[in-house]
Amino acid sequence: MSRSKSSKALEAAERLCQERGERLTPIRKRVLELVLDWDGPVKAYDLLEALNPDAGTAKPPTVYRALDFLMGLGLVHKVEALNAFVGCTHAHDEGGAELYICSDCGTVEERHGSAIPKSVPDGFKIDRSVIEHFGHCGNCTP
Amino acid sequence: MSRSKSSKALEAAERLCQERGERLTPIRKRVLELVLDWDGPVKAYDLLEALNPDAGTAKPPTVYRALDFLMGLGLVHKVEALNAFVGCTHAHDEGGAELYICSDCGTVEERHGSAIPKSVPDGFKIDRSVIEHFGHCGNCTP
DNA sequence: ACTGGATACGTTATAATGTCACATCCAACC
DNA sequence: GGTTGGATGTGACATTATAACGTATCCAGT
Repeated sequence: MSRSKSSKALEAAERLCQERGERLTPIRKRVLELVLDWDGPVKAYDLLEALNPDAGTAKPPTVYRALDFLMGLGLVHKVEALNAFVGCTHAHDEGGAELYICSDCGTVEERHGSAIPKSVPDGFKIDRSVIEHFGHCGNCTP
Repeated sequence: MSRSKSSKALEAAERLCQERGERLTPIRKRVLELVLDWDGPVKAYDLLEALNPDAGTAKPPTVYRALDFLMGLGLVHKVEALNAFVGCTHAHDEGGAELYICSDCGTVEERHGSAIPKSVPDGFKIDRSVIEHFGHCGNCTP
């Protein structure tokens, strides 16, 4: 039988946490798994529901804390324009990703360090960039 | 006495509406004025307060409708990562702006069409891009 | 001037998203 | 065993945004 598409990324996450002395607790692992397996960007409250299949006890802080942790490790990115989250299979270190989000099928492609801005204002020092492209992927515009 | 720093942009907005057959109603004009004169990105509910100095009657839909209208004309941009809005003094047509937001003083610089992504996924057609750079402007990193 | 349609606005309620503060648990370490 | 620090549970609340529906206003055509 086929394994979950998140399993390899989960192993990478385990290793990353080991390196950093962080703990990939059951909740964090479960949230990462859900985000990775989700079809497209996932809302925090949808994760919350998914964590509570049967009158579970997870509350908003539960999921937001897990997401914060995972974002800190670069394992999850927030799509700011959607208030949603996507899993990252690269386990890259930092620097923020550039996202290509298909408005039809919801799939998200990720690129890194590709778009260096041409005309930064004089003296401006960039800490963090949010770059999100919305449109239609190759499959949806044949 | 000095005029509001928004006055020239307001005139431009009037002209733009004329061209398009749109109506820059008092509410829309007032919201635009507030956004333009605001010190940095402004939250919708702060605008709402500003519209209601004395037990006024404006409600959330009032300000969100005005903002939607102004964004449609490219006179206002939303800072997605902040859930806030900035005025645009360029009165450009479309295409989305690239924003440089100083985390210290809150000022926002705007550029257009500068960062063409290098590595668009194969077949991906971009409709809209959100590009927001956070950091420190020249005045705040001397 | 009258009227009809479209647009903008008022109003109420509620949905959706996110955070605070404090209690409790639990594992690691001494 | 006690202590400590991080992780989680829990309830309340804050913030951001929209739905739904009625009313007012503008303007074109008559």
